[in-house]
Amino acid sequence: MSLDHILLGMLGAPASGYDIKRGFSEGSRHFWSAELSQIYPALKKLEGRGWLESSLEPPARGPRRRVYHRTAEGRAELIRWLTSGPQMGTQRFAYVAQLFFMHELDDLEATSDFMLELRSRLEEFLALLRQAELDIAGPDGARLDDSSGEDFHAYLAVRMGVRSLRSRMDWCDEVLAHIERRRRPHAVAGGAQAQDRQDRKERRRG
Amino acid sequence: MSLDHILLGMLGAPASGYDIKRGFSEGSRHFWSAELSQIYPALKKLEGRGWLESSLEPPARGPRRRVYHRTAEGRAELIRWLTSGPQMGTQRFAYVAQLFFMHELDDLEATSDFMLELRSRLEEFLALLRQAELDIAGPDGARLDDSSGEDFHAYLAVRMGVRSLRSRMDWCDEVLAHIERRRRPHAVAGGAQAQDRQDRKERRRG
DNA sequence: ACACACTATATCTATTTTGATATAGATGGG
DNA sequence: CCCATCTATATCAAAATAGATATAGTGTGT
Repeated sequence: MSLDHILLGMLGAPASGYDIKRGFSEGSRHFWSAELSQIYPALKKLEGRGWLESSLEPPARGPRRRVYHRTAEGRAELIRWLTSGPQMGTQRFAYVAQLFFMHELDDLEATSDFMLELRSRLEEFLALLRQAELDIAGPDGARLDDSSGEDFHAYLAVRMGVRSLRSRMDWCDEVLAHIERRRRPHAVAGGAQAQDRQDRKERRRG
Repeated sequence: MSLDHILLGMLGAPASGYDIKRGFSEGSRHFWSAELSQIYPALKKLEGRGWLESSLEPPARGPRRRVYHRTAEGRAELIRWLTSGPQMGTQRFAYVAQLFFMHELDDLEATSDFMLELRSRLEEFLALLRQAELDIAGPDGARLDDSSGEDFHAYLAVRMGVRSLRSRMDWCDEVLAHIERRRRPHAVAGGAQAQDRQDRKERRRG
């Protein structure tokens, strides 16, 4: 299971289940997330296997916290996972399935509206990731060269999110252009063909 | 649940559970997939709700087939789903998590090897998708203008896969370049960009 | 004083998904 | 003829995930 190893990774520094959940909401939402109801039992299980140990911290300002830290065996298990080659899991994109079946509506305007809404949702998320990118590497990646190995790798991971979201937004634009073209099949050569060429051209941005 | 609606979508034409599984392996693996052990009970459940009906086909050449077809209510439910706005599910990319935690290895060469392997896995999958793209739209999308609404939407969906995989491969290249840079921080003839960052980073000594 | 939000842990159920296994007819190669 | 492979359906157990709820301390605003 990946979650187990991700928890081991998150516990490079001691943390509670709640801390880890907060970590998912912030820095790593674009590649993984889990609910507290999954995290707490998982931590317990990892402790049972000897990969984690926990202690009840006195409540400084708040309720008592059970803080977990990684054992040497836990770290060894994490490293085993990291060196086991890339884990390619199943991808599920419900909204692509929706588009795939949307010919049933027989209404390209509905499809177009759908893509516009999708695009704006993706844009929202991209803004969050760009902020995370900025926080780690500073403007123009200026702080990157002097960053720790941890920040460096965090930056590389956030870059995946940024690129991925941008490519999905580009895809939305391409789909919208295709729809436009199909809705006006007898448009004059200039507009439609120019648009078509632009679609095929691969765009490269940051 | 999305799988229910995806099955309703797949049953635009009558099909057996096995047919649907084959459909996942081929055309739509990049956005959804499911095992037979999930498909068969799901079909049964949908029949119980009146969204599907089934009949046992006489075995023409092979074992008996239970063929499902969508009812009017099933189609209505599919359309309800299609018009409910884009369903944004949680994304999980275990290999990004692996990269994120890979600073623990403290070995950029290991990270580099990891990215190279990931890249070649992605490339493999991209080849499959490009073939699917070619099958639908022909070379240069020539067949696209005269395609059915069904083929048109299938093309749009496969474009998402192609773009997505390309952007992930570009990301691999970016990561590899960042690693290269970090491993040789004092390189002189590294090109304009490298020189630029080098200047920003430290003053000339002598 | 009271409501509300936030921190924090925990548990329960239900759903979703995976993996393994059983059965059996049909087809093609050696 | 036997064996492997493909087609086809089905079920079981296990694991992963989501969603809801219970409990409680603590700080903030009204």
